[in-house]
Amino acid sequence: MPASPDAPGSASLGGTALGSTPRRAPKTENGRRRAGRPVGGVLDKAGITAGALQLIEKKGYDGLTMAALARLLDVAPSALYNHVKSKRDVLLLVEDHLAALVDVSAFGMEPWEEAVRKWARSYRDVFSRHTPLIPVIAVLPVTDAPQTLAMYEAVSAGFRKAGFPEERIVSSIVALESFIFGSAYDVTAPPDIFDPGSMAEATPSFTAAVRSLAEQGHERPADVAFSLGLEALISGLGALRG
Amino acid sequence: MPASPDAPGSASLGGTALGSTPRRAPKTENGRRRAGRPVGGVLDKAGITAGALQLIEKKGYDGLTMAALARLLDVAPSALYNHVKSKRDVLLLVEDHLAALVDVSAFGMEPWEEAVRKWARSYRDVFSRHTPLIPVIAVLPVTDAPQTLAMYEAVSAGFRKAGFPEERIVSSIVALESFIFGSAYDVTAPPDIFDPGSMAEATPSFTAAVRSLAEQGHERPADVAFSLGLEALISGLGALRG
DNA sequence: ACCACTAAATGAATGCTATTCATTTATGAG
DNA sequence: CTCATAAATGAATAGCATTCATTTAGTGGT
Repeated sequence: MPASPDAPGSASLGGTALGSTPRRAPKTENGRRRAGRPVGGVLDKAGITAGALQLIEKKGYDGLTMAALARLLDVAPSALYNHVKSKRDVLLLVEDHLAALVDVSAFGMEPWEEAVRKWARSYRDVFSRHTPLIPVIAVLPVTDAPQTLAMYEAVSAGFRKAGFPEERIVSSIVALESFIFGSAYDVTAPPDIFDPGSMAEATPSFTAAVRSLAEQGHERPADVAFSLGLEALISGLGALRG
Repeated sequence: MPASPDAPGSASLGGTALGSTPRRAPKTENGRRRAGRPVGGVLDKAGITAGALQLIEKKGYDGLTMAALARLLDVAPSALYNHVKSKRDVLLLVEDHLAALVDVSAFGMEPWEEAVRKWARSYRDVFSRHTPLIPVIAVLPVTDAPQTLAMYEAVSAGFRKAGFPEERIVSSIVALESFIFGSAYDVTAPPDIFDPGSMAEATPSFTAAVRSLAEQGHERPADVAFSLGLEALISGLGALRG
């Protein structure tokens, strides 16, 4: 049994179970909660996850503190540590919840190219609103994240069915994932990120290139780069199929 | 003149000028330093950058605190704020220093494909040892980072010379960069990151794919994915050239 | 029906963190 | 000679994750 946030078979994060509202704390007659609580307390992992997500939506990742989370759940901060080992565990719970939102349904229904397109876009869109999780995912053993593992299973099955040689499946997925994570950051970048400012004369080639892209007047420049890279990866990796 | 860490033409981070050791604080007769100091004090941006890098090497990014940095530089923590607006500024100085270490020399000397290969590898290698900077770079306006801007200039000049249409240069670079940043994280991941653990039976396809890759016995699996993705991007993006 | 056990809560305390501010002082400019 | 200022100090602040001794309320066993 893994030490970390979730026992493998547990239903703590069942599918898209965000809908399960966190159980509210039963109050005593005077309205104040009493210390000491029996088996089956107010908190559980699903409630903590839902609370964290709610906090992130309203206040962003800066607003996600153990104290704020405890207050939202109407509980003392220390109570959280009966259910998670650390704040990192909370982030892990959130990450695994989000993984279930990534759309892998096209694998098996549509041609490989189109399935990858839909999966990659969905993956990027979900995590572009949660970039602070990316450093966490990157070194997260999948054992601790059942929904994430489920996503990998669906994707790798799609790759196999498309004719990828067994030993290249994981590497191909990792390559795509790396591109997706990097691209998720781009979405959050300020629009003028490439403005050379006062160094424009010193960097004529780059300045011209930036200007030329700007003149195209794309709504979201990050989307252009994403499409470009994604199509390149799809056709390049697709060539590996037997 | 930009408000942020570096005036454009300043020599505070001249090229690979890490070698310039931070000036030590002159001590008074009794060995204690006195409060109050005139124009041209102990600290400057180059010294802060060098100190931060030294700290990162020895203690990692967790060890990089304003207090530790001040102690290393033999100065009170508050003194740093005369030269830097925030800790983020320190990270920015470090980032820009590292950008100068990325090898762009192949652009103009070698064919485009090979130049991109060398640049991308170098870029990934440098930042795989500094992944905590990646979230910083991602939203960093280049105006504040002259060395980073210099790198972009060299790369975009290489792309133009290779025949890329003006308006696709930036997007192509961004796509490659996204992949590079994501891949930098992979390098730091634990070797058993994809071990499905107790969920192995539930994820047969992924488990088989992971096992098959493991049997190949590659030293660093992250390198395989990086090469795969990089070659795909090079051939895919290369097709854009006119 | 009792009793012991234990999961799950409390709240106070700890040690870090970045950052701010009033104060001091050495220096170079006029 | 004076004086404005850059650049230092150190004390104070607010917020952070985390730990710990303590309390309590149910549950299973006898």
